[in-house]
Amino acid sequence: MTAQDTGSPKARRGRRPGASSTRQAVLDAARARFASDGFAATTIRLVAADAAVDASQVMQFYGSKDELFAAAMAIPASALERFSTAFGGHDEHLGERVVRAYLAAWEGTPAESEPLMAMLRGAIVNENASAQLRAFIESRLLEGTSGRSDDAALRAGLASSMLVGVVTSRRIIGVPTLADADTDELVAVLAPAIQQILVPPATRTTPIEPGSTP
Amino acid sequence: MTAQDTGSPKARRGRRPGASSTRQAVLDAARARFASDGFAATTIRLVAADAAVDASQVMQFYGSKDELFAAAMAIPASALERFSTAFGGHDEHLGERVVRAYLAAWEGTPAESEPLMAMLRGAIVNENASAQLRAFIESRLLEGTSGRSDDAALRAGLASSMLVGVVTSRRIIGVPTLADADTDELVAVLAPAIQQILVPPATRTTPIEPGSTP
DNA sequence: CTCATATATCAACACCTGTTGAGAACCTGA
DNA sequence: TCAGGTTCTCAACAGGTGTTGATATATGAG
Repeated sequence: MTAQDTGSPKARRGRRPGASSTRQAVLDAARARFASDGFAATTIRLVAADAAVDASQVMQFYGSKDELFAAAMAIPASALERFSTAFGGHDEHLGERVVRAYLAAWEGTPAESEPLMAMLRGAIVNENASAQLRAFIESRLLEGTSGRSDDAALRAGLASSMLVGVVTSRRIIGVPTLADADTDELVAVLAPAIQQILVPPATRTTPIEPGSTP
Repeated sequence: MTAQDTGSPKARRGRRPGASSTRQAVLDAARARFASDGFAATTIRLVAADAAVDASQVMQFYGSKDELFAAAMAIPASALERFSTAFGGHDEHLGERVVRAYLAAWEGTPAESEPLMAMLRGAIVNENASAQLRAFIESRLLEGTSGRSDDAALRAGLASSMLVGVVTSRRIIGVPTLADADTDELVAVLAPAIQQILVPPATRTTPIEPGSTP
């Protein structure tokens, strides 16, 4: 069973009968491979075999491995909505909403989580993925926190990178302690910390309530 | 200037005169390459060229690329001491000490930071590095927190993975907001959050001090 | 001095990679 | 029916990879 084996021992040469759904099949196979094996370990020949197609077909559709990867990393709108709604208000449940949004995005349906997973796994070895993750960490939380204190951007970036770190440890590195915990346990511990980072308790911009510290 | 160029156009064939320091030179070159380029992008031929040595020499010394990588990932005792001392007590500065320990370990002298950097960069693509990072996140903080509440392991793992996430964003992904901030800024924001994760404020085990909150 | 051993280079191996060009089979519209 | 474009397979290329065996030179022990 080598990688080149595309199923039937003698696939006919020309176009297959019926409407073509191969383009989507290739993209699906690529998303799954990139998400689970990373950019470097995913070869065009493997993706082609998964989609039961010749490798040169993948090239004809997507031009190059990088472009295929870019297509596989495209984050669906539904996943982005999760974040937009989570960062709506600045009440005392901001932390919990944000934590739940991150965990849900990486643990939801494959169609949503795989592009994020691919982005995370590819970020270290692929310049494209690195830029995308950079933008994700920088801007995702900022929509909601615009116009607050001057270090709002730093706080948003820190909270985001911390949660990405948690997700990476849990789903990619596979740290047992984190991987075995269920979502509610994680939220219980993480939410207050993230809340404190995003909405720091009374420092100087807001008036200090009397009698807090002697 | 190809990669194979080892400096002199016609290197003599046998052993070089004088005492041999090549073994260490190869290890140093490997550490630097693995730390800056990652496991996959680092080739034995590149390391050999950096050390001005033939590629087969690297194999003769370290057996395989994986074993060379393992040697490059060996974390020096001085770096480990940083963590051991940081997690000493459970006072109200635990968070700050831990945060500073993490940031310092990844920003100190190359001899200390490169193995950690190599571990981080390799963790996604190399099984060996993945296991090492797993162990690092799991056990590093536990030495100090043993015998506390039952979710101490979870809290320690979460704090560790969060800080690894911050370091990754700052030094590997290169998120501008985090990369441009200096250490004290980061500590100011992170320390209270990490403190809260490691030593949760007054739940039930420790008695609440009177008059803290009205 | 002599000889085992560690150090060093060279050439080549078998394999895998992304990518390309040619051509076959099918679909669509005129 | 018959072009024209799309989809699909085959075969091969050029380059890079980790790794190996043969061979040459220096060191160090006896």
